[in-house]
Amino acid sequence: MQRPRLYEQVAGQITEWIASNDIRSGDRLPPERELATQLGVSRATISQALVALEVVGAVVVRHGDGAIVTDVAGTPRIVEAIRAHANRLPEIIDARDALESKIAALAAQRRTDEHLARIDAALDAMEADVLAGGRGVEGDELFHAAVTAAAASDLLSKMMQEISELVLETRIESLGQPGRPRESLADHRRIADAIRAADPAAAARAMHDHVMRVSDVAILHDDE
Amino acid sequence: MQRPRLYEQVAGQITEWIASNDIRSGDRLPPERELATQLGVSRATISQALVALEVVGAVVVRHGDGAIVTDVAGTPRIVEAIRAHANRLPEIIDARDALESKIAALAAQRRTDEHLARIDAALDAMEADVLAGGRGVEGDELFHAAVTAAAASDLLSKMMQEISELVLETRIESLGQPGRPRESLADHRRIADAIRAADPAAAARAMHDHVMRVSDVAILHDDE
DNA sequence: ATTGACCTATTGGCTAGGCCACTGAACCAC
DNA sequence: GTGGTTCAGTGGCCTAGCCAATAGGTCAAT
Repeated sequence: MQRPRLYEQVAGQITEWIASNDIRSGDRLPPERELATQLGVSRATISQALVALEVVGAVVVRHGDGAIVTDVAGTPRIVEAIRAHANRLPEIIDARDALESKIAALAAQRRTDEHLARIDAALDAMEADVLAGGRGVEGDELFHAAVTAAAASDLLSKMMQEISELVLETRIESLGQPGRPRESLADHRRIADAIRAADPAAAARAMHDHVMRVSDVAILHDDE
Repeated sequence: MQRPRLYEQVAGQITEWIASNDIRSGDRLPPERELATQLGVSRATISQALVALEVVGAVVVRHGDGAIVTDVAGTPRIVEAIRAHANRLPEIIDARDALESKIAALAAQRRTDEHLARIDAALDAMEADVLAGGRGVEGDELFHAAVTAAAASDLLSKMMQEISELVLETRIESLGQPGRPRESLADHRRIADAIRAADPAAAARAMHDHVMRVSDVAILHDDE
């Protein structure tokens, strides 16, 4: 039924070429004309493929210079590498603190009414769950996702996504402690208030405190 | 400086057209040939724009039939998404600030004498280069690498490595400004002093100030 | 009247070839 | 050295055209 579009194949071939030739970020792709003859397609098709790769963020094409590789799709390796690490929790906390504090600050500067609504919705869901005796894990995730969206930084968002798996583990552990969900809810309220008040410094501080509180439990749990 | 790519404009115009004409999911766009004459561009460019819109999931193009609109809700964001790469400089700054400020703070807590020696060596190299009229790019890189090492966090270190290529661009641009290398050297001294004094807050602040100073130049350079 | 095969206009897919604009580096004049 | 200038390489975009898939009509067979 659906014939594969040529530019898709070409984009795939270029991606493979990047992977198999150990290309690193910043390296240049061969010229369009060369790619065209080498892959047996027209330059227009190469151009389409590059548009697709550009929209995805894999390359950036510069007039008069060439197509530069930006994203080496090597991101999954990081999570694996950390996973292999035995005492990884402190590192996750550090990274989370670095990213989320900044994200909270940016969110305080850039949040729109829609973002605030989404954040409130997450808080409501969390509160309902906690009052019902739950841990509020889902609301927690929604909240952090909403804040990250409000920060409006693809790069930071991407990095958070990278460590999201690892964070999830600590989140579940932390919220398993008695009394934790209620404290956590209060933390989140403080963060939300600072974001609503458009106070970057307060938002960053509140997020930092929150992450650190999680860290206490995590480290306790790490001793065994 | 950054010329807007034609296909981006076209994609934007098509998106606007979709929004303003109350197009719903499933409706068909005008034929490529018509769009081409109407927007005053070639069919090849229309095709590129459609590829971009297809990649972001706004439309699906069917051979012999036409381009069908799939996503009405997300249309306003599409142009943003496509243009995201154009001005990614601010994003790089944000990410760098988030990571390096934390790294500096951790370095202040964890630095050993060896780390301090390595940091000093980088400063010396930078000073020598700057006094000789150079930009001190190498020393700059060595310094940040040394601080990152002192922070002793594999995860943060790997994340910095991911954006290192992007950071390098801004670094070179920034240090190309007159008077920049000297200011930069002073910045680095302040950071090193805070790390030596084992003062995490001061180190983070100094690093933050430094990154922000770079950002000013970068944004200036981004204007046209 | 319904069905099925077959045209045909319309539309996207892709190519070929060409000119223009931008970049970077080598070169030259000062 | 410093600052223009030139030039080769590269992407941006266009024109023109043919091929391939789809939809919708026509028309014969049932």
